[in-house]
Amino acid sequence: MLDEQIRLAIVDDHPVVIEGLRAVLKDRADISTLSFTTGKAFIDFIKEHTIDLVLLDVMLPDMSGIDLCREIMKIAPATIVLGLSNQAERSIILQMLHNGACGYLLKNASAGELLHCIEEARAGKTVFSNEVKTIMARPSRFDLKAIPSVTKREKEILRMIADGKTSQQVANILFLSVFTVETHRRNIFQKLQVKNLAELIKVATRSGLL
Amino acid sequence: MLDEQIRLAIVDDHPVVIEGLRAVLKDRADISTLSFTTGKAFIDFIKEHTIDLVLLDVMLPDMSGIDLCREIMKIAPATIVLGLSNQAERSIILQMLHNGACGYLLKNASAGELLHCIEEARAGKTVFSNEVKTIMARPSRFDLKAIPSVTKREKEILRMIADGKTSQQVANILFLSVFTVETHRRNIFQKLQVKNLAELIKVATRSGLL
DNA sequence: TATACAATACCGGGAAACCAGTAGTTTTTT
DNA sequence: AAAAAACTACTGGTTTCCCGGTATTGTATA
Repeated sequence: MLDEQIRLAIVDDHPVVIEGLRAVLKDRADISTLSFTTGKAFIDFIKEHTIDLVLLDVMLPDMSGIDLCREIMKIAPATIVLGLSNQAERSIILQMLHNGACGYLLKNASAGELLHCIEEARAGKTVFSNEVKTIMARPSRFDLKAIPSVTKREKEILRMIADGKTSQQVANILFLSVFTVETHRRNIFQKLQVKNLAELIKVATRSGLL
Repeated sequence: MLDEQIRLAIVDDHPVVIEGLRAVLKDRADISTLSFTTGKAFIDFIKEHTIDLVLLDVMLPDMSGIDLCREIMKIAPATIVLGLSNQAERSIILQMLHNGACGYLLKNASAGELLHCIEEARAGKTVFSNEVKTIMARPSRFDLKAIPSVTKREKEILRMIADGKTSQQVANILFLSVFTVETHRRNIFQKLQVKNLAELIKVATRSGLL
């Protein structure tokens, strides 16, 4: 049942990674590969075409892999998304999974691992490269947290807050009313379920929002 | 000139490390080795005796290697201190150096490296084990910061502040007046030269105070 | 086009933070 | 025993945070 052509996409802004992955996959006649260097480009593409499986870098130039993952699930929920990254940050991996990813691979995974994971993911399983498995094996206190879906503007303001700027200062910088900034601020606090700045910074830091 | 006996001390709470270092040094008739598992024990010792060179773990059970280093320099400024650690955190290395250390070694350094570093340090040089050198080679923005010499009580309160506790809450926990806590708070802010919580948390984090 | 969400803006009020001092007590060091 | 440093406590005042609402406008998407 899995013997048909697999349309695979790589979304990564590092040419080296793209070339490396293509090299690993080049002998597989049953896999056709496309690559994209920005999230935007990929989103535009999947609005018109179908992709079966995508290897998604978590750090793209224009958006986070987590946001992109959520976008992909909106547009094409059948797409199998595998996160791809250099470092295995537990909270990031979980966020990817919570946002629809079916697995997570480290870029240093071997060719064998990679191909194996693609097969398994195609078969509907959740897959991890070996190193990731060990990290996922030992759970930590900080997890299972809800998806903090903050908007673009909120993120912008969040960063300034984390920088120690007051609402007044943020308002001046962004040419907004203090009221507006404080409204955003309140929404951010609510979304991240924190009660003060200290918590905010810690949560935002480990959520990769900063 | 360097042919006299070297009185070397190891301060580390891991027996394995102590034994390993002793094994490396055992063939050197010109080096006599003592070991200590707590900062306190070592401080008490150097008040009465002379040590030429000390290999100092940065994580001791009773105090940080950085604080200990500063103590040593107060009591016996001629002592050559080499930091010893598993991980090479740039900010930590710099703090050790700013507090009087003459070098920094990773615990996975080879026997040859270790001996070489001891020789060089004896000769008045600043030494690093190979891995550390590469880390020090690429400077980062966040450095050269003054020594944040916060007291024990301040650290305790700092941690609670960073935990998001209000002055009132801290006061209740420590059975202090709110005024006292706020005084400490102000002193901490002044010492670390920060103007708000956000900065405080960032500075404290990268200074290893949290 | 209807509905949803984002972004904007406003009000009032209480709690907490932040600033600039002063000063007594205890502990540590010299 | 004296000096220094750390810890403690208070006064009084300004600013910012944080909470609870409400409401208009724009924009995307179903």
